Amino acid sequence: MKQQAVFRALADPTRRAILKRLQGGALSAGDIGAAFDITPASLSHHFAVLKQADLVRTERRGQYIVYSLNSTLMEDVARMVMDLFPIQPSKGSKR
Amino acid sequence: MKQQAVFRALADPTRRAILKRLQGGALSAGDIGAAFDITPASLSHHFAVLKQADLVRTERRGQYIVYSLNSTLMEDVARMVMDLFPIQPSKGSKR
DNA sequence: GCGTCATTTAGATATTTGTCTAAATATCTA
DNA sequence: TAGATATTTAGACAAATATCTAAATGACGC
Repeated sequence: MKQQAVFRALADPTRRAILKRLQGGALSAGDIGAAFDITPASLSHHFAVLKQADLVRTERRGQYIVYSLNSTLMEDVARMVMDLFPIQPSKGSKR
Repeated sequence: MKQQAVFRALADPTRRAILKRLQGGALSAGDIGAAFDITPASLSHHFAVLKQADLVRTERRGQYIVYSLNSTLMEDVARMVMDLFPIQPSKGSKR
């Protein structure tokens, strides 16, 4: 588990916005990029960082490349963050 | 709430290690630094970043400056992270 | 196959960041 | 008050990062 890759990926505001944008469901690179004032090349760079952290998954769908959140990593991310603080998770907090 | 400051602060491995080190309780700058192969000046820089994110609190105790985790921010941090993912917190998960 | 659209890769550049050394500030003790 | 210890500040520098333009790759429809 690349803890460093995850934290680094989350450090950039554009990347966090991308993640939020994907909450509604999978989107093509272009659809995601439409919301940002940034070139496709820069976007692609951010995608690469998110992918390296395994936060998103990709799938080519014809001409498009579709991004989606890697939900299976969420618990791990949550745990990593929690782990930085001296909280004991309450017994009822499984999800 | 300086979301950007928090995520940026967490992005560095040394700073995350500092937070972990503080889980056991408050420590002076020197005591924290003993675990790292880094100059006091660099340490101080990291403290500044953590303080700016409001993740740690300081208190001068005589000659020393004592750092401690800002526990009241923890929930907020957790929420910020959770907020990036489409999870609904389960009802039992208050802490 | 060609032109077009969507995305990535390569290479350049400016900014940010982590680190250092040296100097400044603050506090203690003799 | 002088010297020692703890920490921060200032300034410099190298490495990492975010961005851009231009070119490459892949897939579609004619």
